[in-house]
Amino acid sequence: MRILKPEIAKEREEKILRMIIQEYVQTRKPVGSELVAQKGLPGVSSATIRNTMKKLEEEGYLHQVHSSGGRIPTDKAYRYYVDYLSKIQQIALKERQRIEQEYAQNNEEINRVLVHTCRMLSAMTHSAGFVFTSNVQDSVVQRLDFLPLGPCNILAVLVTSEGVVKHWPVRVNRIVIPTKLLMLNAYINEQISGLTLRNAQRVLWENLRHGNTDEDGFCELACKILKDMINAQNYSEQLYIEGMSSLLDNVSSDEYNELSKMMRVIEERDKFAGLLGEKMQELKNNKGKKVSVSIGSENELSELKNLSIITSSYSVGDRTIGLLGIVGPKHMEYTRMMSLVNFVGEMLGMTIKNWQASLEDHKE
Amino acid sequence: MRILKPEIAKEREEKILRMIIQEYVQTRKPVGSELVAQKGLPGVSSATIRNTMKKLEEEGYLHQVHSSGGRIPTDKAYRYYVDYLSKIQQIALKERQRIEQEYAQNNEEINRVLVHTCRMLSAMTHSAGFVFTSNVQDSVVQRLDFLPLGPCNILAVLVTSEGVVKHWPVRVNRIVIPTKLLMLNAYINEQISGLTLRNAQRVLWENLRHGNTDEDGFCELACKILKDMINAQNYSEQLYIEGMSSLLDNVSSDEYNELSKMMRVIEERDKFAGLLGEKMQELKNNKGKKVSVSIGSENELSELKNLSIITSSYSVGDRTIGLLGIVGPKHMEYTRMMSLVNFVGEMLGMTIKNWQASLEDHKE
DNA sequence: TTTAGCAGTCTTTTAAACTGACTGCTAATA
DNA sequence: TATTAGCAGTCAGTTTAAAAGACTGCTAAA
Repeated sequence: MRILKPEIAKEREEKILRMIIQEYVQTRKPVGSELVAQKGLPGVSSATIRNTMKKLEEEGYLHQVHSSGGRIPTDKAYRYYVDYLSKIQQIALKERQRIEQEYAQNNEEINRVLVHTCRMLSAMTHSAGFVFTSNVQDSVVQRLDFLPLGPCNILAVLVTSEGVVKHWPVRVNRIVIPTKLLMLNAYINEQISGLTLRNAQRVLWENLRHGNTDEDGFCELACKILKDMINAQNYSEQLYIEGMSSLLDNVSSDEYNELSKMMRVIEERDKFAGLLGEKMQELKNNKGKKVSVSIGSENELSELKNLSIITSSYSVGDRTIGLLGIVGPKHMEYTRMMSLVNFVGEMLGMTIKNWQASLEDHKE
Repeated sequence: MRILKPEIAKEREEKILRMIIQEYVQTRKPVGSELVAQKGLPGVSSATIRNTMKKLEEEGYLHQVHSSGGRIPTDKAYRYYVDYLSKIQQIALKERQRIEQEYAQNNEEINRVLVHTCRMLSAMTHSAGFVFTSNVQDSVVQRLDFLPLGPCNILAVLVTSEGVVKHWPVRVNRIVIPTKLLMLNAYINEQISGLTLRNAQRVLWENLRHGNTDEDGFCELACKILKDMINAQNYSEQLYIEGMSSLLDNVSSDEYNELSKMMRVIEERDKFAGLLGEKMQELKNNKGKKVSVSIGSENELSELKNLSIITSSYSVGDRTIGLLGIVGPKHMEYTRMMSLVNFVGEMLGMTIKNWQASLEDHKE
């Protein structure tokens, strides 16, 4: 259902635009009128196509690299293609099977599953693959323990209900007595299991303020540590990314200069993870939408203006718990990529759900 | 002290070879006889230099890209340079200060220190920077805890005496009772603290065989988990690497084809980590040596034949606990890089030592 | 041994001519 | 009015030839 359909009205124009994009994605060479006439519209003369192509260029959908060359799609054209011209496509059976197989060895650690997900995404799309997990403060606590490392040192270990394990060393300004720490652990897990980390901190603080007496200063200590943990979090630690070297494949030699910048900004993580953080917020707010596409200059990072990002959220039940996707060349097969990323998202969600179930499970 | 000094005997030949290497490293252009005569040997005519250069080429130290071009050093030349021609160089004061400053914020988590070390190495050398930690089974246990995750699920958390934290989820075929697990933790840490993981497993097994009775099956459980942990370890998890995009800088266009392969093999980790594993063994066996250089085809991975690797071991006391270094273009400033990598290795060792001390520390 | 000098080799640069792939326009056509 | 055929014009890419530039190798003399 096309809600809004700007400017391009006529069917033939759309057909021509679609053809040019598909042809360009395959060949990566500017597309000329003759080719379109032959391959896509046998009854129509190339002159007609030329007229249309000129109009499309004036409207900003096509670009001519030089006056006698064919035309290539602009970012606007890709956007139009993704929004209106691409038919929803079933993921190919072979790919589907490969993905399902990849998730079949079920009893892997979730951290490793995330890395494998990146690798698989990368391998299947010849792009870089990534997974972006929610911020720990929004994660539901599966288990939180404080381990004694030294007289004044504690290691906080958090397992989220999504299976991600995080740890922070904490230095406290009192001497830690191991047996008391054990009691603290018991107390905490009783109090906050099932809450998000943020809420856990709130609950403990409430307890502290007008709750029971805080005999050994347990509650206060726990509060402080939780606060530290929340503050220490930063975006880039939520990001897994693999397969960056794929970006080097299929790159024409004039793009090499840009490439170094692109890879650097992704590798440095901070900016890129920030971008994904915002995207996750968007997808959470817009419940209906799952897959998102950012084409070239639509990306807020100017370094990524020659790349496109395809993202899907993944969830357990109705809780969106992360993002995954690919970063690749603008001239990618958008429809295939979108359905693929979407499917992987579903599989990852299911895998995490299974992991949760296996925790409850009593049998071998 | 030159132990062995093959083939090239005369001083002038060495001087010429050294000049050519240094010049080529700076300009990355083939070096001609005239330039050497002018810059390096004002009293000598270019014809003489030519004769010498021809001889050096016949001996395999120089290579002519084409008959009328200047000459470039071969891998053999770099090797000779590193072994005999490069004077040990003090690291520049500025660089030294920068590195010291980087390690000044002392109370960071070790995992993060390792990542920062990679980044710094990369930034200062325009190469990729890496750290390779010892295998956990050879690491001394600082603390090992089993946390209850579910009826049949345990999370094993290991802190090594080098400050590295590792965790494994373990599924056991019995129902886990949290309070018993606590007792197990206490028992284990009492028994194995200060041992390597491998030895810890052995000790527990000995205890099990002809030691005290194993009332609740604690010891057996612990043994099994330790065994799993040791087996699950693989090389690539010991490797931290950052700054791969630096390899794209300063690369001439004809090298781009190779580049993709190089980056892929490093990114995939397994093979590269294997290489480093062997190198660590070498350095451990050869106590006197700390810094190691592998030039181009000396690397066992054919994909890396256009790169050089500079490695230094780092240690606490007399225990070598890891490797760090850089991967960069063959035409690098070997002497500067070697002293820099060496110094960073020393700083990292000190930092870990300080961390250990801070654990013992009672004061704020 | 060393050197000056020159011939020879091969890349790089420059320029000109040519080719091929398109487009834009115009005038005719349906 | 929409379409078309046909042709002139544009410009990147390729080819070719010529010239310049950067070295080397060799030889004969110092």
